Amino acid sequence: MNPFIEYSLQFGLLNKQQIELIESKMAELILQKDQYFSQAGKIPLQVGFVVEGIMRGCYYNNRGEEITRCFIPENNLVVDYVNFETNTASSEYLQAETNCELIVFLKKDWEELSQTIVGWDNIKNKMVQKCMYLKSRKGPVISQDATTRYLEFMENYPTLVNRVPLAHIASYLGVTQQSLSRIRKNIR
Amino acid sequence: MNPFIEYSLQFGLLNKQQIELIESKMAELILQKDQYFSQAGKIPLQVGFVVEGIMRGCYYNNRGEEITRCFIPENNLVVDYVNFETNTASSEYLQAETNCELIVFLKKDWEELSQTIVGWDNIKNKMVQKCMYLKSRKGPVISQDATTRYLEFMENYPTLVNRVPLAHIASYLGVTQQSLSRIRKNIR
DNA sequence: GAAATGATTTACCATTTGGTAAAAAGTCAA
DNA sequence: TTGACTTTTTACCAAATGGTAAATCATTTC
Repeated sequence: MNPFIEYSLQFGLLNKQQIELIESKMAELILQKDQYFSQAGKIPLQVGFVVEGIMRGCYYNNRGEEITRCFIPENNLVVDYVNFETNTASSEYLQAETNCELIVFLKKDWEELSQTIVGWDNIKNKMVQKCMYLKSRKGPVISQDATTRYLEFMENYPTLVNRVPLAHIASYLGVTQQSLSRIRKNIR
Repeated sequence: MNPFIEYSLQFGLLNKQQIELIESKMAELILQKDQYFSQAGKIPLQVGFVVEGIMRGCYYNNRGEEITRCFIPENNLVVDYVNFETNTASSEYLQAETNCELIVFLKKDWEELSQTIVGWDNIKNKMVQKCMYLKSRKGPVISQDATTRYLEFMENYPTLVNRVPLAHIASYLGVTQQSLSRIRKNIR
């Protein structure tokens, strides 16, 4: 079964006809490593779903340093949803951390589905809420030291450690990459 | 006009009859300082809206320290929404930081409104999304030093600084209260 | 394989923050 | 006002982290 449909069914029921309608609106998008899905300063036009690969949200702070705000692994929505919905410019980049395969919906189609499929609005909102919830809860906890944050990162995202560069994990955890390297050494 | 209705109208239109229906379901809840609105380990049964006062979300980490995760000032929803919706136990406490006046809805009424008012579901979801969005974006940024985090806290919540205890701000910012006291001194 | 490039580790020292303890300031009730 | 209590500030030293620089390791390209 289509991985996005499978994901949707966690949040509510869909019959065969509805599934076919959803499938008719989706498109596949292949992103090479480092390509952007959406960019800071631009209005996001699509909702994405990660089928394969890792996406990353990042921005530049006022010192020009690139900060990773989140990692988005397989089977998750990837979109700046509030900006998508309100037609406002994003404040961050969504970038392919590895080569990625996405399923995408254009804004028009995404909204049309709510009108044509009874109950889709409900499923859709639960998906979006789950996506936001994970972001606010699974992020690094500021009140812990860097070693603890790194250990928790590895617990939460065990499959990521070897697939993303140290510097990205470091900025995500709020330490320099030198410090993170030292922390790794101490753990071994 | 009722402050919750006023807030709702930011997200969509409601006619007089619909407003009266919503108003008929709401109740006022007065919380004294330090009283809980919902507790870790318990299933949240109500959605709240802060009319007056400051609410606070907090939890206890594995060393038994109380950590403030967010402050919720006036004109905001206060609820562990995902747990509320999925009937699961919260992982944190929602507590009155000052004496508070809330408007609350029981779960049954909150859900019933979606069925009786066309478009309420849409307004409701936008409110919840905004609430989650603020939480994930207005929190302290881990990749900045404690002084910067404190300065940004004061920018984001200028009205809070003198209304909440230092220790709560400190745990929110991820520093000890001694460090925060030192930071305050250096800023003056 | 060699060179070039990028990523990670190490080293050094300065700075920030934590932990413990105590002093000072503020709050409240009798 | 006093005394009990809580909150905030200060001090001291230890530990963690940052900044700069260089060395090592890994990957790509020719």
